Amino acid sequence: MATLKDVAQKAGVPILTAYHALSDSQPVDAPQKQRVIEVAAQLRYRLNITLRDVSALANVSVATISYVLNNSAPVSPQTRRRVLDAIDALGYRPNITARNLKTARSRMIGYAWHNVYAWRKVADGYVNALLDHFLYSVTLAAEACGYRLLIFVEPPDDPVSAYEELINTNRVDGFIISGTNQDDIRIRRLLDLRFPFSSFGRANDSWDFAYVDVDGAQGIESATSHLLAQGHHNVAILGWPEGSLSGDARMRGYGSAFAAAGKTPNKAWIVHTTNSIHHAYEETGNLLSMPEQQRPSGIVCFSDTMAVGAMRRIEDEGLRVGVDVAVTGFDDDPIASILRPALTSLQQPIDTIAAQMIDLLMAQIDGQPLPNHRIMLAPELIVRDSSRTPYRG
Amino acid sequence: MATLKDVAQKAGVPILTAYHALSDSQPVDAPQKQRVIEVAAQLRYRLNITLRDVSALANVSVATISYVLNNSAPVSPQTRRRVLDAIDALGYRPNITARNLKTARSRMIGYAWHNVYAWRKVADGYVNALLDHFLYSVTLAAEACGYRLLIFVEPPDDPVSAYEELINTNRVDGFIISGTNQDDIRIRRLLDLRFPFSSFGRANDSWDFAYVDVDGAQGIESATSHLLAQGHHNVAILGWPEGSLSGDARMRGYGSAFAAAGKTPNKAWIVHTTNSIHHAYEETGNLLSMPEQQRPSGIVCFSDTMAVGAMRRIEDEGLRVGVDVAVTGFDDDPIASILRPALTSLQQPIDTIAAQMIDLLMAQIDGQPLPNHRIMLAPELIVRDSSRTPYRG
DNA sequence: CTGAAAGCGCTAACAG
DNA sequence: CTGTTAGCGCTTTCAG
Repeated sequence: MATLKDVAQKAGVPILTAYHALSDSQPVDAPQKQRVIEVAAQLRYRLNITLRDVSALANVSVATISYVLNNSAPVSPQTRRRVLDAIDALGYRPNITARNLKTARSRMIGYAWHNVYAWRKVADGYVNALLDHFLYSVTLAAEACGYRLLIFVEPPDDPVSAYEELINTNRVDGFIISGTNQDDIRIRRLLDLRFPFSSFGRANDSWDFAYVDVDGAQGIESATSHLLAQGHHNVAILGWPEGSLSGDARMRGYGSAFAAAGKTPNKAWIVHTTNSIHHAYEETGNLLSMPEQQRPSGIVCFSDTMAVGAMRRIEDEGLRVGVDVAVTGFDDDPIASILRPALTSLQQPIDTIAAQMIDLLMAQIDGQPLPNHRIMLAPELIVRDSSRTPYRG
Repeated sequence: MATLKDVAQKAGVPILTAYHALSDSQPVDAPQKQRVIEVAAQLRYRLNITLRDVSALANVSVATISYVLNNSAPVSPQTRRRVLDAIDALGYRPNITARNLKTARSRMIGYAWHNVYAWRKVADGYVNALLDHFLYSVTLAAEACGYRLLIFVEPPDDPVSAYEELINTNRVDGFIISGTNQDDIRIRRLLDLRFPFSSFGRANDSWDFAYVDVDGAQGIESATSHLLAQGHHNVAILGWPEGSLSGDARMRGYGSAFAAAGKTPNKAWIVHTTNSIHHAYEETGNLLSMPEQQRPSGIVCFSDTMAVGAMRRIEDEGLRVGVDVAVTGFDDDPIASILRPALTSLQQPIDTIAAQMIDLLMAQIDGQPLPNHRIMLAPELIVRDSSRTPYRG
């Protein structure tokens, strides 16, 4: 394949002129332009600026250009200037694919986008704009490090295969994982393969890997304490089935809030159910049908989804949310501020989570040691009308 | 760099044995394994199966392997079998980066993820899980064609630069665009560069490019007709500011529904405002304060977001949504079915949209002609409680 | 039908 | 400090 220099020489014009003629980026004397275009056609040359063209124009070797570009070797100021000018004049952009092949890096981070159908079906009205925001923050944090995100779908029956495929074909340098569970097979596999990743959420505590998580215990404790401080004596909790890491931690937060207030919760106030509007609705019905002395006037929920179900049931029972029964959620989904009354919720610091996860991932990709790779962040309680009014029962 | 074959020869074992010893994929006689590992260390060999290893094991040239992999040349059944077996035995996966460099393709599609902060601020309570679902569907459709999605962020001040960067560095073969506007500068630029893309939504009608759009006129017409058929005489519409392509089309649908019913709408029922809960709330207040003869008993909205504002105002005025005043939305956001009463809305066929967009994009990338590249799809009216009851005013 | 060989555009020893 | 050069792993003519 001919180079830009070949074309320029054969047409008897400077390299830059040939470039302008071919790229239309600057006006060129008509007959010259004509000649350049003819020569290019003859040599079957298609304009495509590479290192070699820059090196020809700047009269330095390709290595020097690479050094300037990557700061990988000292270059004299004059040479650097000349290189930079040539790059600018030709509008050169390095071919990432070639660089990746050489460096055996892809500068890509894999992230599995959730299956919309799956959660629509499983959770009948599951609400979660969190991942939406999370994706944005992770993308931004990754771009700041020169990485981009590759989105893929995890086949529900075999989530690991997609990860292996991406690794084996050198598509990505690392993964961001979310929606973890106790014995997460994705984490298990990546750990076995010693492939870089960081996760939003913990898993099996005996595994040693990089994660960022939100302190659910602390969050639920603050929500529970908030309701107790508002004068509610009977505060119930709508949680997930026992046995999940995050669920059990959150449930402990409920206990500590009571302990701190010198109280003990009624066993019947502690509900374990599925994370769905429907189940929360049903369980709230049970709570509200308790004898008056024991009936909860406050309900702490593990998610905004559940809080929606609780609120709806409270209203259907002819009670007023925020007046007769206070409710708090978790996640601070945009829906929380849209609901009427607006829902008190625990806001997750998504931007910080994303930034920290990328930090942890970059360190692994660059082979640096990971001192603190188990990061816990505190959620912030955003108080709204669903729990703002002090209770006088 | 030494190859697997070199290691095997020097250790005096078959290639496959060397592979098993190094990969731990199958048990190997201990002393042999030891020897292989030593030789590998000595030659500084790190296990990394390439075409050459497969060719060595199958006793064919690397070209032949490439032929069977890509079906790019006829290969005898026996040879193919041998190649396939070798690939299987060594767990070979082609290095995509090398392939991309050679073929000057990246097998990546760029898609800009929306700026969460932007819409949070601009639209005070903008609701949109549509893009969430859209991303999933596009990812799936792309994967079916062997492509993956690269997500990036558009800098609000200079959205085009990110596109150019991705093109110039050969990161992507095409783009998927959403959230278009009339004279969309992204489309303008991609058109100038003759770079493959397809868009969800139209732009300047004088531009010739591939898009898939939902027929807003037809959608609004069906919603309006639905309310008229339910017995509502006074049906208002909450739309966007005039001058937008999709907005004006939708407004025409409102007119045609009235025309079809042999009626004429009151000018005061036609509202142009910003797509936000807040503004919809305000404007609904104005509508409801009209003299009784003219007061609307039905409100068609351009979005679910606006419908939320309208519903809230109706309730705040002491009226019942779905009984005193019917409301319809657009998009069928998950929130539509969560609201009480549930919101009648126009569902966009996201999966079909995504699949068609990928089809259009693939044709461009493969240089095929694009016969029908202006695709309009009809939204489906999902009737719920916000408009189900016939009106008897 | 199969193989040898020439690169794709870049990086990084190594030599000057 | 700068240049020469050997590949990264793959595809694809072009011969045989």
